[in-house]
Parts: sequence; structure tokens; C-alpha cells
Amino acid sequence: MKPVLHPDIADIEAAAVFAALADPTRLAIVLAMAEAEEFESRCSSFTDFGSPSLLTYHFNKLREAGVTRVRAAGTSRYVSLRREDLDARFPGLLDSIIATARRDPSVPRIPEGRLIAL
Amino acid sequence: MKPVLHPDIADIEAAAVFAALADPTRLAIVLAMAEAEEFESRCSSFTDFGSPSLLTYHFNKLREAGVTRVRAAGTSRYVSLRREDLDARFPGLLDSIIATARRDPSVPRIPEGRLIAL
DNA sequence: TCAAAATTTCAATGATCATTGAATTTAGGG
DNA sequence: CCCTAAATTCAATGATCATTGAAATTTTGA
Repeated sequence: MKPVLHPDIADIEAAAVFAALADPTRLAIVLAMAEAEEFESRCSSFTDFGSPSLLTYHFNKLREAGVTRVRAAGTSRYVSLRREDLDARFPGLLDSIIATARRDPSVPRIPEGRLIAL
Repeated sequence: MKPVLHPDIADIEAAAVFAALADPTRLAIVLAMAEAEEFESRCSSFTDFGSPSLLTYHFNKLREAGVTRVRAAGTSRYVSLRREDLDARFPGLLDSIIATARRDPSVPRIPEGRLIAL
């Protein structure tokens, strides 16, 4: 299993972060993670947003941009927001992004009550 | 002269704003406008960032996303950030974006001393 | 009315994007 | 050891992107 690669904090670029959030599906994923109770979520919790294959694609974009972290455990993968890292690199940005997504009803949402499970 | 169209505040979408900022050249333009003394700048002040034709393209993207406002006067055009509108729609977002661009050295900059003229 | 300046338009280019679906890999549990 | 669940890989698709350069447009000032 090839290791999952993440950019160093210093290599996270503003334009790349915005590009990662430019897609409604990815913005929805980030919002769902921010809204979730748990620190990390299983990737397969996001099936509402697309097929497994498509989710792999979007999770890669988010990870490569430095927005998320992915941890492999057994046959599953767990995603989380890189809160500390992003706050260190661009203070306040992540919170601002989340607040923005919250205010925009056009960002897709997981049906009320459905959980982002661990 | 066909009028310049701007989206209503309510129609500004988060993903569209992020898409507008996803390009290094456009992020540089926004940063330069934020850094400028004046409220608005003549479009031709940004020639450092590309050819006239290319600038038209990028200014259109920014305007269509709701990030900037364009005013035509004579043979010139004047761009400005839609500060109030963006603050109303997504409070804090624009400031956060500007602070983020400032912190990222990879965002292109106009050579020190060169002005964004009116 | 002419000429120059500022900007747009247009077509063409190659690159990257989001999406699909089928085939494959990976790892754990019985 | 096999079965199954979870996820990736891969190729193919059409759409949109950023960029170029040449031609057209618009408007003002001489």
C-alpha cells in the first residue's frame, strides 16, 4: 500500500486551497466534515456526494491542496480537516471558509439526521 | 456599449467566489486592488499580470463571480472590490482572502513602487 | 473627421477538469 | 484460504480553462 502523501505546511498555496474549494461537491465535503461531531470521518460516509470512484478523485484534490489529511486503517480510510496546519499557514481562513459555506444554501448537504460515521 | 453586468448580492455563490480566486493571476489582481491606495483602479494598471486580452478574460471571471465591480468611463474601465456586498453576503470572507494572499509569497506581485494608477 | 488609446471580441490551442463505469487492489473476518 | 467490503486505478468522455494573437470596437481629443 503506497503511503498517502500530504504537502508540508509551508508548501500549501492559497490559490491551490481556493481551487480545492471551487467545486461544489468538495465544498460540501468540507462543510460536512466541519459539521460532523467527530474529528475524522470514514471516506465511505460521503456516498451521498458521489460514487466511490468520484469521491476518491475529490478526496485526492482536497488532500493535495493541503485541506485534508487522510489516514489509512485496514481497508478503510479516514479523512480529517488539517485545522492546526491551515490555521498556522493561513490564520482564520478555514473558519472563514466554513462560515461561508454555511451561509450558502446552494452548497449540497447531507440529509438532516444522516450521520458522518466513523 | 453593452452595459457591464454584475450578479445580485443574493446570487453570489461561495464555490464561484473560490473558483474566481483559484487562479494565481486573479488572486494577484485581487491582492493588488486590496493593497492599492485608491478605491478603484484602471484596468490597464494591471498590465504586469498579462496582455490586455488576457486581463479582459480574468476581469470577467472576477466580475461574474461577484468579487469585483466594473465601471465604464470613456474609453477606460475602472475595477473595484465589492467590499460591502461581499461583507453582507459572506461576512469576513474578503478580509480573510486578502490576509491569505498576503501571507503567500507565491502570489504574483507588482514590483515595489509601481503604482496601481487611477 | 481622424487618429490614437483602451478595451473587447473571436477563433484556435493545449491543458486540466468532473464524471462514468468497469476492472483491480487491499486487507480483514469467518 | 476464500469472501467481502473499501477503496483505487484506468481509460474514456465532454466541458471548461488559461493563453495567444490578430482583428474589431468604442470613445475622446486634436
